Amino acid sequence: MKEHRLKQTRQRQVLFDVLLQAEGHLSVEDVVTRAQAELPGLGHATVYRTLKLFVEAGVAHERRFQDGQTRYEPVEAGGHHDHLICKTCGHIFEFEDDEIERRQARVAKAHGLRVVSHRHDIYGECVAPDTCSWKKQAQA
Amino acid sequence: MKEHRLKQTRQRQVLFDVLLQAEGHLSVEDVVTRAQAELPGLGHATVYRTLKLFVEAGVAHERRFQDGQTRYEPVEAGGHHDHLICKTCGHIFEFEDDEIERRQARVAKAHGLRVVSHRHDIYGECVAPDTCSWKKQAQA
DNA sequence: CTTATTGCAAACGGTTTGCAGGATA
DNA sequence: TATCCTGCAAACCGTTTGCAATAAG
Repeated sequence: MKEHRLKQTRQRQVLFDVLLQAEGHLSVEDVVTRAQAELPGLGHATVYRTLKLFVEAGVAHERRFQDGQTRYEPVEAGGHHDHLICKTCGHIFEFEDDEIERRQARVAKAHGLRVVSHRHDIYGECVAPDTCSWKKQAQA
Repeated sequence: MKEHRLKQTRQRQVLFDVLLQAEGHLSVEDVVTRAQAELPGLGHATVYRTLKLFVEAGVAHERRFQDGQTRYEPVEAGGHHDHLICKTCGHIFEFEDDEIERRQARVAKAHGLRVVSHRHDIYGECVAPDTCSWKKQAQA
């Protein structure tokens, strides 16, 4: 995993564990908080630097939703997916739709481009308020 | 147009004109620069505040792509569209695809949500470098 | 021992806010 | 005149960077 010429350090181990154990979509502050529980004194700079390393190394993805914070999630199995964010409770669902992917490629082609990446976030509201107990669950 | 209890001022007129005259997708700095050509001394704060007012008033949309800058575009006719950004030259195309819209609604429904809004940005590269003279044109 | 990594604090860039002066209705 | 708006500068917030101390190989 660290054939990328990186030294193995305690902070990197902890940060990697935090990233994997969470269900993904952690903000940097989330990561700092959780990692400091295990390793007090860990600095923000280290977290920012390490998270970027993880992205370069291909083990994490960087996501930016509408709240001005950068979030990270482990790459893991399952591969690509997009996001469906509930504005009522804040829960983030993941989805995948091959037809949408295909149509994206078509749109790009029509403009003389080849798709490099994309971001597709759907924002919604819970139809039934009961369905929306995610927030509490997510925190727990 | 200003039945929103707003006073009509020179700076607001200028800012509105700048927004309309451009092909959209202007960063705040773009707006400041263009507006100051017409009204030197215009402050950044005013631009930020006014642009937000425009959004509230429903005459402008706020867009955030991957470069950490907020961009604005006039609402105008034509309605909703998504974006296709060329990483080679920076040009921003607009597109619309009903099938994609339909599928989004379906995805949301499957999770018990109703779509409120969405963001769909495709990033691509020019297939033919020649096609990619947009940058120069856009600046001119 | 050499090189990479860490933590701190200062720097940063975009955006927001407090406030006194100025323009609008 | 009463109120809203503006410009300035300082505050903010998330993120980045310089640097000396520290740990990994």
